Amino acid sequence: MPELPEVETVARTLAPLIAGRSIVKVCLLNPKTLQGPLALEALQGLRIDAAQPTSRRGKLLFVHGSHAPNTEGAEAPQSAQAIQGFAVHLKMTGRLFVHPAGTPLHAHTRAQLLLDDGSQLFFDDARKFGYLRVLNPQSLQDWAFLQKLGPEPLEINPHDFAALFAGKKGKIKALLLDQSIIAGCGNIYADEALFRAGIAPQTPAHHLHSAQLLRLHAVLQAVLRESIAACGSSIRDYRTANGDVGAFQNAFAVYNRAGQDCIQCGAALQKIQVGGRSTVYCPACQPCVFL
DNA sequence: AGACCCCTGGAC
DNA sequence: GTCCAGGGGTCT
Repeated sequence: MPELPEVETVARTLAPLIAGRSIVKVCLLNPKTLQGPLALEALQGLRIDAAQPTSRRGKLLFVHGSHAPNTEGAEAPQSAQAIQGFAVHLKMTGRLFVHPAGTPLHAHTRAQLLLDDGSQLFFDDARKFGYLRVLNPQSLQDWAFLQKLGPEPLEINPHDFAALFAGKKGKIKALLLDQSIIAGCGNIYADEALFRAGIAPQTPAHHLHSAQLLRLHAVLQAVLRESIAACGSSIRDYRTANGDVGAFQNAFAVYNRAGQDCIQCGAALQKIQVGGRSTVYCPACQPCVFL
């Protein structure tokens, strides 16, 4: 599901539901849903930040919190004080919901966090690809995926964005999906941005002119912003933390539209494989000028 | 760069 | 049945 706009939407919709709450109890229903060196139980007693409960980095969602400092006579373990919260990767089918007390587990609930107002944070994930990771300074430092993440596409300037791809031989679509080059772009928004930029997805990056890369920067930012404004794209599984669907799937120009007419020129949209991923583009509007 | 792998469910 | 899916890791 979730690419940058969807994760951003979940972070935003989740924040008011958990701000200032304490985690009373945790329940891990699928052991593989927890990644990293720290036990989920380390979150018990954690107070989620009131001011900034959630944030996003690439496709990762962060929930920030801290344990109350040790007072004289209190016996919170020293290690607990270093816990900073947890991260969630939703992968393809992950969902985060907050339900009232007593709500039974769903068929695909993989982890459950009980909060001090009786509400429960559910992590549901049909395919079990997603994960939670409890964070402290060590856990953050040892997290290769996080440490290797490239810059945020909505924060990088056009010049630096172009420099990420200049001289690279890989296909531009595959590079856009590489989280170590640019963080947060997935299959939907790579295809949509390349269509808007008029660039064939299989073009080797070093064949792109500077003007094309600057154009790609502008349209990628535009499509991400438009999707965030629409609360993301719900193809199958994605929901906001409130259980709502997004609306940006109604604005797709190419994704999920193979064989249909190009909205710009009317030609039939074509489906190919690029970097092992299904890719839809318009052969007329996105010509392979390098061939 | 490409081929699998991790899983489950829905479409055909 | 077979193929497909918003992701990412690990092999050759």
